[in-house]
Amino acid sequence: MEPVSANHVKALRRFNRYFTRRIGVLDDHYLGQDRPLGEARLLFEIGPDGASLRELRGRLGLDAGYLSRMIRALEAQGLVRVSVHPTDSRLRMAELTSAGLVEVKEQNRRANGLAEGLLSGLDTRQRDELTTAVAVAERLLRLAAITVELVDGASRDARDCLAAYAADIDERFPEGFDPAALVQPHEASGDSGAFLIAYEEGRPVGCGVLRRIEPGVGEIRHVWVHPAARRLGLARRILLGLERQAVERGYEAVRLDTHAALTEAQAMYRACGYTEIPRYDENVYAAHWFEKRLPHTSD
Amino acid sequence: MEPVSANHVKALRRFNRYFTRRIGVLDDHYLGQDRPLGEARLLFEIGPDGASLRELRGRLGLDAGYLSRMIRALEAQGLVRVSVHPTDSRLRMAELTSAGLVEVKEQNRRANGLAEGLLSGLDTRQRDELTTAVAVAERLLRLAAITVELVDGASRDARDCLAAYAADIDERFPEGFDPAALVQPHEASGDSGAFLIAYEEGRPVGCGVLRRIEPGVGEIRHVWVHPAARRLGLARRILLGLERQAVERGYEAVRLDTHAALTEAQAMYRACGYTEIPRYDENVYAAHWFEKRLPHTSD
DNA sequence: TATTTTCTTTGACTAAAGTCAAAGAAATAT
DNA sequence: ATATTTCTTTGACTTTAGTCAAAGAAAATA
Repeated sequence: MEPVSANHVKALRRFNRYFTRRIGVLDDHYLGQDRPLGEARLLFEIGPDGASLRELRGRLGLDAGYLSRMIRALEAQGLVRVSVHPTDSRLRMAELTSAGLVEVKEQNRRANGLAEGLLSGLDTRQRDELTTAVAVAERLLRLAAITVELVDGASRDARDCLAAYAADIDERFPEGFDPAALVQPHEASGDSGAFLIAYEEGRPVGCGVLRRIEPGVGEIRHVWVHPAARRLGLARRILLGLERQAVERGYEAVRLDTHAALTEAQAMYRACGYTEIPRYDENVYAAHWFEKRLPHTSD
Repeated sequence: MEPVSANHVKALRRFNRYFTRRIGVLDDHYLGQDRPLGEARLLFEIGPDGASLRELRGRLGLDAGYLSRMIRALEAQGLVRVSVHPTDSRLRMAELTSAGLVEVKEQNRRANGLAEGLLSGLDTRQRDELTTAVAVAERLLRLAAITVELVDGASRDARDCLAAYAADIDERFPEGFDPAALVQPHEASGDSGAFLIAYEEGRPVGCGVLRRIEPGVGEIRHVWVHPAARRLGLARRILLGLERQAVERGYEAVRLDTHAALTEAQAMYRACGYTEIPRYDENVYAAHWFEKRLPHTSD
């Protein structure tokens, strides 16, 4: 990893200072209006679709007790309704009442007004320029914040990721997808396998599995990225991470197969140095097979 | 002014939410460390050069009483030294002691570490991309936040601007500049003249003057932008604002002259539709003379 | 099935942040 | 020179924000 240049640091900090002290503060002020900022944020975060207390706690970084009391206060004001989660009765779900919804809509109206006021000082071309610049910045900041970690293939997060992966491709494959075709946890750990998860702010947003298929040859499977984290270049990062794991485990090559429907994936594999090879497995979902020779371990 | 597109608003709000909730919060946390955030911010804002309480109050948006007490607390901790302003003894100046400086340096170290940590998740090319994007965003956000206002030519801000202008060009003209050559307040107001000031966050960062030189002809003078607000495109905005004032006052043309040293200014005038004309005044500092014909008032 | 872990609530606090008004000293404006 | 405005301090409060530990109920894991 290249050392970070002082100029890059300076530019980012400068922007950070400017943005948080000016826009951020203004925004908070508008969001809050007649209400403590904490409550206003909480209402906003519950949003029209509701959310579990667990999620709210995570997203806003609040103490459990503090959150519990704030929710109670909002409930007493008739803005929020709390119910037990349908499938996990430890969890409680918070939803906005109609009065709560009205208030959140008003928050949104004000915040939009703020953004409009800001943009109205620019001409159309400058507005486009600004929109593009913030989109680029957001994409890169998100990507920078996502970490790819090696986890136990049997862990909760790993299982959740595979379940999400299976559900996702079950929708995308015309013939559906049978979860029995997933790799087993024991294959994805230890000396011969690996399970990588990409985390964004504590939540898994992607995964990938390495397993052994024959001596000296690994197989990469189930590379998946959560819809909310697509188009950031994350799949490529996971793929590179799995290759590194394969090198560490002494593999000379990795293979993978892919479904005919996943054309973007195929393009990525080629761009990452994979070459198409003949069928090497019996996977009924596969239409293309790839291989990449790996460098030897340096250590 | 064109209406603001919903997509632009959405993009800006989305970024705002992401940035303030993620980076902003992190930054505060790092800045604070063992110290209440308010105090930490105050120390940071005083900075190595010191600042008057008045300025700090404005920049941080604090209540006067609250600030006074916080400053006293920092003084008691040996981090800040307070003295009376040399020329205006209503004002008090806060400066960091050496212990305060050490603490601010430590804050900076931590904040740099945060930015470095962020950037280290990107490759060099992505870092460049991010740096460019945030620079563009900052420039446009600043520009959007600057308002150009018509003020009384005799007001405090107007006089301060002209003084700053005079000091600035006195440095830039090889022969210096005599403030007696400035327009008089009464020329820059009422039916025949105008004084525009560009304000950024309440502080004047630029100005421009319109006065009458003969029937139907106005003259634009003293278009100036504070060094900290240059390269934003502000001079052009002031110039356009003055032309609008001239149209409102029924002028058919505006003229202006410029010093040989100010080549960028000449380029801007040409780009804004001015054409060079023969000498029309006795201004000893002028080397080029320009004119622009104005459209008639529509109302 | 027994044990852990997860999630929420409650009690008992503390610290930080902020508000408002009165008053005095200096500078500016008229 | 008088009136007005600006700047800061002080007193007297209120709200918000946050912390920590204990405990009970469900779910997940071994």
